Amino acid sequence: MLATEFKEAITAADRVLVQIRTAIVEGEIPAGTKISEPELARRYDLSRAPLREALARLERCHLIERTPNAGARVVKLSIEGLRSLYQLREELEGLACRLAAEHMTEQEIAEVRALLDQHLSTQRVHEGESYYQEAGDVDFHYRVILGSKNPYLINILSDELYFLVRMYRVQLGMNGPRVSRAFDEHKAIINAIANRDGELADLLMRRHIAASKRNIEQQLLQQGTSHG
Amino acid sequence: MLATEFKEAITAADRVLVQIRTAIVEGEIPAGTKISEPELARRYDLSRAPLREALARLERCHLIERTPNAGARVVKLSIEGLRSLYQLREELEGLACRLAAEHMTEQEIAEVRALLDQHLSTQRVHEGESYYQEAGDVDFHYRVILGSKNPYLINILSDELYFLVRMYRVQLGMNGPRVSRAFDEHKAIINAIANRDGELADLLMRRHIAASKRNIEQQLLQQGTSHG
DNA sequence: TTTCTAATTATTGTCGACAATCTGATGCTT
DNA sequence: AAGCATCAGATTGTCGACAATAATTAGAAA
Repeated sequence: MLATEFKEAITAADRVLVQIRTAIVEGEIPAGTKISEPELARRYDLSRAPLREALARLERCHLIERTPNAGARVVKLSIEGLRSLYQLREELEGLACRLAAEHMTEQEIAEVRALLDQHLSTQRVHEGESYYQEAGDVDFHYRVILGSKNPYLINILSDELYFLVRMYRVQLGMNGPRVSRAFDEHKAIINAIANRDGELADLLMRRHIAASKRNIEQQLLQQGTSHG
Repeated sequence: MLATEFKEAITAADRVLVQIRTAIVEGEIPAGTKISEPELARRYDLSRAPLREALARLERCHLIERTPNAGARVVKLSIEGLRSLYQLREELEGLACRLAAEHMTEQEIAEVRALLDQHLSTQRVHEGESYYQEAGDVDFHYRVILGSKNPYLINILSDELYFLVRMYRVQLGMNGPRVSRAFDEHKAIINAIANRDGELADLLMRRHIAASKRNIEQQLLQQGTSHG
């Protein structure tokens, strides 16, 4: 389901899912938009059957909300939604850290460290460009989540919750000093995992996520007050 | 999605979803069975379109596993699966308790207490009958989950994870002294919530779930050794 | 006999059309 | 004029058939 995941047989529903999902996450289809099945079918040049399959999966990631016989709408971003989402994310990624400290192999840890160094150099080159930070952060968290080795946890975080997380981050932006700080926080977390100190990794991850939440929350508040 | 939930428009896909889901949870369709779309369509007397909608939702609750172009199988119960599932359940229901202690109204708490008393008397009448215990337990946990007031948490627990939990419980059984002890544990949890002691409610819930896990684990081990 | 190949069969994925339901506008009643 | 009922339009839900892919079996070669 994720970009890095290998899929044996790619079906039309899979393709259109990725396209629509990206369009929603990146705001190309704005939040709150009414989804019209015939319109999307024309737009992506396929029948309604695979489209509906894709919509079902989008509902699963909370990117759209469907009501029977009435249609679907793209989810709206809100402060309450952000808080509920990040409340859960703190808890689940905290758990992922404790499990990762227990289950990750030395090689997996080394790979994450190499990844961080690579991201750091990439970040230096593309100073201030948020896309790389976004992709790098997602990748780091994804590795730790996989390291938990708990299939249900992996599924919930990376297949269900993370696209919504990305939607908040992409549309409300990583900005300011957080971009550079995140690297240090990532380093500290992987160090704790390498030391098999699950408690510490848990704590650091919760703080890392809480800081990210405050950042987005502030953006939402500013946007809300300036418009309303 | 749950039985107690009110749904404005009931569609054919909804109906067949409930039917198949119940059949899987209760073991009428055995674990590991290959799902044949044409066969199920004949059996439940509808076309494949709403059936596939139902299958997509069953995949979401981890009751079936699909591989593209190859079909779907009913999930197999295993010790590793049970541990992964309950690991997550402990964490999420622990969180639900902390949030419930914060957000549940006095009236909601009173309703849960009334529910427990009602279940106790029902239990006395139907001594040893596991169905009522099953339903009562699910109902109690469901109330606490709702009390968290976190829509994502509610969705994950009650719409995605709980049918699989019920599948383990129904097929591997609540038995022995746990049936009567569970009531006391429920009482203690709701008392902690009533006292707004989220930490304690969290701890008690984790123990309650861990005890339930040990119970099922033992059944799985016995079954595994006797058959293999 | 075993193994690889190839055709057959069955299953899943996709399509276009029809039926049921909801939304919005129009006209009537009070 | 306000509110409600009714009707037209559009949208979702469902159906049966076709196309594409995978599983299976038969057959030939080693």
